[in-house]
Amino acid sequence: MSKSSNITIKDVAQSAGCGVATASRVLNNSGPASADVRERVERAARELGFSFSSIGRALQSRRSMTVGCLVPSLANPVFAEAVQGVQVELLGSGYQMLISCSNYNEAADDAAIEMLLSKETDALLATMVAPDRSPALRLAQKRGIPISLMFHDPLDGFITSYVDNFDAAKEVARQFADLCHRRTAFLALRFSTSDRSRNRYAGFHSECRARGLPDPTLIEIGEAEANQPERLAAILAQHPKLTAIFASNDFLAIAVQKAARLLGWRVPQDLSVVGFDGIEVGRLLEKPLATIETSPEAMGRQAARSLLNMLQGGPSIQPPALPFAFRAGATLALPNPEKGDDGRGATQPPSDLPAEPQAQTRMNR
Amino acid sequence: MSKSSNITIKDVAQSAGCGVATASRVLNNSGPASADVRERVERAARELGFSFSSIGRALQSRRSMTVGCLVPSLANPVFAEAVQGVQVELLGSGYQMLISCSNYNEAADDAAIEMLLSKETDALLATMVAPDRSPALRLAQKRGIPISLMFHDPLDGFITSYVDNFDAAKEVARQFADLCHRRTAFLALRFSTSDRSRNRYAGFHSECRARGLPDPTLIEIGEAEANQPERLAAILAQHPKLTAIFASNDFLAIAVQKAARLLGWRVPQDLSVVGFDGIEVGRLLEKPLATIETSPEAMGRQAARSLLNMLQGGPSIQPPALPFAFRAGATLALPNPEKGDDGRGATQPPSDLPAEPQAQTRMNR
DNA sequence: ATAATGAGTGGAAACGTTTCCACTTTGAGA
DNA sequence: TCTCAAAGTGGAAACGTTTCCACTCATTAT
Repeated sequence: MSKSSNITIKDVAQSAGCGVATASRVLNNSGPASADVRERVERAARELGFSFSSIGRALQSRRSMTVGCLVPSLANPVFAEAVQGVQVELLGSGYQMLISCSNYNEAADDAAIEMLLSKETDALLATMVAPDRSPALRLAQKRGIPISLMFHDPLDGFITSYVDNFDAAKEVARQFADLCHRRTAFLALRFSTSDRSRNRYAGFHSECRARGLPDPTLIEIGEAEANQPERLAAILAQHPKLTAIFASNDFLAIAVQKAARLLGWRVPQDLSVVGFDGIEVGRLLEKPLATIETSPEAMGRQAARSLLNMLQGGPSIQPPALPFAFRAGATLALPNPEKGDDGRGATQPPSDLPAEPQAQTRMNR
Repeated sequence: MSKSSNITIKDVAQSAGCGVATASRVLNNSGPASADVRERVERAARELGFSFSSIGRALQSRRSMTVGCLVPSLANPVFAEAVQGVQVELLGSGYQMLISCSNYNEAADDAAIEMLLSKETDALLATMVAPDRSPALRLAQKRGIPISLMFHDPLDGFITSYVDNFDAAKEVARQFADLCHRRTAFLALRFSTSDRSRNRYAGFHSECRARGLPDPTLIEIGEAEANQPERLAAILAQHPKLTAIFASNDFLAIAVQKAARLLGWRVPQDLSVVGFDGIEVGRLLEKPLATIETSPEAMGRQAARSLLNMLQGGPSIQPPALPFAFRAGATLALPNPEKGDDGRGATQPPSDLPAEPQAQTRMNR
C-alpha cells in the first residue's frame, strides 16, 4: 500500500545527483548529456519507477495531447464504430481521446463541447444535432482549435468526414425505379435530430422526380413507434398501396420488416425494404437486408487523420466524401402486381425540408 | 482569428483590480469576499470570457477529474453500451472519460492502462483480456487508484460489475433439459480472449452433468469462421446429431442460424439455438433469438457508480452480481425426433478449462 | 477606551514540467 | 602556453491554479 505515486523528475534528479534540467534532457533525449550522467539518470528513473506527469507537461507545453470526441450515443453502433475508427487511427499518435455523448440533445451537445474545451483538448471531433447552432463550437473555431466533424454534410469553416447522403439516397431511388416500383415511401425518425435523414429524403425525393416517379410518401415516426412493431404496423397499415420503403437507417428497416410481418405482408414480395448504413448484422438476417453500405469506421479514421494532420501544422483540407455502395439483399424485389397502383399520389410535405435539394453544394475536389 | 484562448485568472484579477487569490475565491465561491469586489471579479470574468484551465487546476489539486476506461472494442455493441452506461452515470459528476480500446490484444491492454495512468486519471474502469496478468493494472492498484472492472468475474482486490456467467449458463442448460435436448454443444470464439466464455461453458457443462445429460460438445472457432457462414456451416456439418447449440454470444447465435440454413437445417425444428447478451437486434430478427438477456448499460452504470463512490472517499464495496434473465424466442423448441440420438458422446476436452468449475467462488454478500 | 474578534485581502509557495540562460569544464587550434 | 568554441550542466522562470499565511481594518464586547 505504498503511496508511491508521487515520483517526480525532481526525485529522479536528486537520486541521480544532477539537476532537473539535465534529468529532463536525458529522459526526453532533448539535449546534450554525458554518457555518465545519462546512465545514472536512466537507472534512477528505472529504479524509482518514474513516469512523466502529463499534467505537468501539459501545463508547461500548453498541449494536453488529448482530443475531444462528441457523438450522440455509443448505443448506436454506427457512432460506436466511428469512435472505434478514431481510436484506431489515434493509436500511435500519442493523442488520447476524451469522449462525451449528447444523447441527441442539442443543449447537452453544446455543454459537452464547452466541457471538452475547458479540459483543454487540443482538437475536437464531433457529430452534433446542430453544429451550425452551437456557440461553444463556434468559440472553439475562433480559438483556432482543429475541428473535424463526422457524418454531417460539409459545413462552412469546418472539415467534415461524410458520405454524400443526397447522392446515396438517389441510388436507392434508382434501384426502386429499375424494378418499376412507383408507390414508395421514406421512413425516418423525427427529422429534427438529424440533418442526415433530411438529406437522404431530399436525394430520394429528387431522384424520384427525375425519373418521373410519383413523389415518395414521407413517414416520420418517433422512438416509440420504431421500437414497438405493433405501433409501426399500425402506421404502415395506413399506406396499404406502398410497394417499397426506404428506411433512413438499418434498424428502422429491420423494424419495418417486423411490422410488415404482423400485417401479413411478405418481404420482399409485398413490400421491398431498403435500409441505410450497412450495419454488419444486416448481413446475418435470414433475409439479408438491402441497404446502402457505408463504413462508419472509415469515417472515424478519416476524421482522425484530418485532425492529426492539422495538429501537425498541416493545412486543413476538406477530404472527399467517403464512398458508399448499394448492397443487394433479399429484401428488394419486383413489386407485387396485385398491390393496385392507382397512381394517386398521397405525398405529405416534409416537416423541415429545403425547397430545393441543397446538399451536394461544395462537392469537394 | 483572435488567439483569445489565454485568459487566465491573473488577467481577471488584474482587470478587476484585485489579487489572484481573491479572484480565485470569488470564482470558486471558496472564501470570503466583499460584495463590491465580488461584483467586479464576476464582471471581469464575464467580459473577458474567462474559463478555468483544468490543467492548472489538476496540477495544483492533484486530481485530473478524469476517469480512464478501457474496453476491448467499441465495435462490439456490448462494450459500446457499457461505455454508454458509464458515460451517462458520469454525466453530472464533473468527471470526464478518457477512453481506450485494446482490440482484444493483451499487450495493448497493458499498454493502454499504462497510458491512462500516465495521464493521471483519478480512477480506472476496465474490461481486459487478462486483468490478473496486467502489471500496469497491479501498479494502479498499488497506487490506491479506485478501480472497477466490468464483465469479469470477481477478482481478488478489485471491485467488479458482472453477471454471473456460470449461473446464467446453467439456466440455458436447464432450458435445454426441460425440452429434452440431449445432444447439445457450446459454441465459442477461441477461449483465450475471454474468461466470460470460459465460465459460460463451465456453467453449461456443470448443469448438463447435474441433470444427467451427456456432456455438451465444445466447438471453438476463430473470427474467420464466425464471419463466413459457409465455413461455420462446414464445421456444424461435422456435428449432424446436435439438436441444440448454446452460442457464447448473440452474434454467434445469429451466425449459427445462417449456417444452419445453408445446411438445410431448420431453426428451431432441426436445431435450437440460444445466445447470450440479449442485444437489442436479437428481438428484431424474423425469428426472435432466445438468449440470456443482460444489460451492459446497467453494468456500465453500476461500475461507474462504484467508482464515484470510491472517489468520494466511500468504502469500496463489491456490488452484487447484476441480474440476467432468460429471454424466450423463436429459436428454441423441442428436438426433432428424426435426428437420431445414438447416445454417443463426442465430447472434446476444452482447450483451457479448469478441471472443476471455479467461477462463483467469492460470491459477494 | 481598549482589547479581542473576524472579515476581507493579497503575496507567495507549491504542484511537475520544459527551456532559457549563464556558467563551468574540456579539448583543440594557434 | 593561451584563446576560443563547444559540450555539459544546473538554477530559475514560466505555465494556471489553489491555499496558506500574514496583514489591515472594522466591529463588538469588555
